[in-house]
Amino acid sequence: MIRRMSQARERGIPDATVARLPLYLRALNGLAERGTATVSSEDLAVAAGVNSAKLRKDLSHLGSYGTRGVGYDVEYLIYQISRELGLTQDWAVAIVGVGNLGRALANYGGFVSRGFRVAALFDADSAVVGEQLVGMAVDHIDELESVIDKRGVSIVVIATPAAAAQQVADRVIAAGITSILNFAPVVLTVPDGVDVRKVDLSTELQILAFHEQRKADRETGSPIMAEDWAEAMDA
Amino acid sequence: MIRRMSQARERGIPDATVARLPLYLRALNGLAERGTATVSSEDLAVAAGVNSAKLRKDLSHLGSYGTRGVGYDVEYLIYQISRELGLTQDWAVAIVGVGNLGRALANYGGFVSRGFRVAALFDADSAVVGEQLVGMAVDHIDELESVIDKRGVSIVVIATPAAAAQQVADRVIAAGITSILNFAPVVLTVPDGVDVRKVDLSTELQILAFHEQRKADRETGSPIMAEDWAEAMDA
DNA sequence: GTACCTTTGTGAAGCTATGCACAAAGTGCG
DNA sequence: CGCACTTTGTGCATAGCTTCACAAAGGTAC
Repeated sequence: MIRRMSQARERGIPDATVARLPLYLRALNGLAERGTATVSSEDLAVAAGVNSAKLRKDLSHLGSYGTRGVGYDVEYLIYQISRELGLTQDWAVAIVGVGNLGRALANYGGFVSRGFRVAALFDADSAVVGEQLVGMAVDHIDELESVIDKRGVSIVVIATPAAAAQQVADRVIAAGITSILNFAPVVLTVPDGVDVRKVDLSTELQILAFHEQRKADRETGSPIMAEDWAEAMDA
Repeated sequence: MIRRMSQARERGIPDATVARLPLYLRALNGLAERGTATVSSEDLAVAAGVNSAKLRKDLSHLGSYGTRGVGYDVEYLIYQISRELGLTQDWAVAIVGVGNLGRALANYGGFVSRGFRVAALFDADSAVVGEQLVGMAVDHIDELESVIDKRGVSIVVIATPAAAAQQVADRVIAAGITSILNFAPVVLTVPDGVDVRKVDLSTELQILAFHEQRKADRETGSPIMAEDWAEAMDA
């Protein structure tokens, strides 16, 4: 109990590294499909779009799986990263909210591909309940707790309107869920020990807009603005 | 040209701060809707789920918009953050790929809300081209360059299958686009000066799975595994 | 077996981000 | 007007992340 971080770390893999492992995994899968047997950190780094020293340091946190002078065995590294990420087991995922986004997620191919399986779909709208989607009937939200329990769901994706998200989160947490992927544009309040990851379309657009604006300002060689004057005076 | 970072910084706002501004903006909009006129950094930090010192430092990068002893004027701060993010102007967004995900994005309410407007939809499938969606006809991908130019599109969202994404990126970049939001599960290769942000559903799930696995390991008090033995021996 | 080549794994340095703690600045009451 | 109280803005210490640079380790050729 000496070190308490934002995220649990049993053997001390940094969060920044964990966040990049899926990226490496994807690059490796691409190489494997093309029949590449071994890859150097340099080549893999290029494929993943990162610095090669960073890649090596990241991999070194998992163990020493490379061969000096040769590189990494693609299949073996895929296995090791998959195991570290917990993808060698099957994760049952429930999607709450079968609107446009929920449907897109349910149909999303890469979703099902590795380790993840859509095990339940929920909606509050009785017009949607019972509908068949990816070979599965949509359940009513009232069944949330019992179905989660019955089908061994351990990860919940919230794709509801913003107003419903916190309520859904409270219920699934009460049902024992500790991992939530939230697409609703709200900050979820959850107890310690529950992991929430947020995917937010408008946030990403806003960040792009910021940089786009900067680029536009530079191109047009726009004159110094009021605040900049003030700053220049201070300096 | 002294300092070249991954992202452009004209007046030096850290990327980490920029990434949080949309979060603050959302929290502030919530407060404004509830009629709150002023808010302290402490209260706003709670609403946004961050540390209050971090919030104050972030805001201090934009300027000195608070009043000591009082807090921040909600409307004024909304305006200042919006201006900094470039949301006081109108951004024309094109969505390429009108599958499940593309439709979800086009219909997504928060998308249109502040500063962003879906100005064009493209697809390669002639069965989809011509279809009406959010009051707009889907154009054929062949029209990409001309429509982007004609409608003043400055941000492109790629919601195509993975195989088509790089090709779409190349074309929109050639057409002058420098801001891309990529939903396809591939690493896009782009020239300097082009910003790409990536939203990846399976990456997020994999990160959740990692933490979920850690939690499960701890709960079951699972014994030390093979690699750990090896590590213990070395130590 | 030795010499040379390639590539990993990591110590160390530098850079960025976080959070504490407090001086400075404003409000409001008596 | 002065005093007590609140809250911002920021200097500073710490923690975390990235990148360089190189020794160590393995492969290959002869």
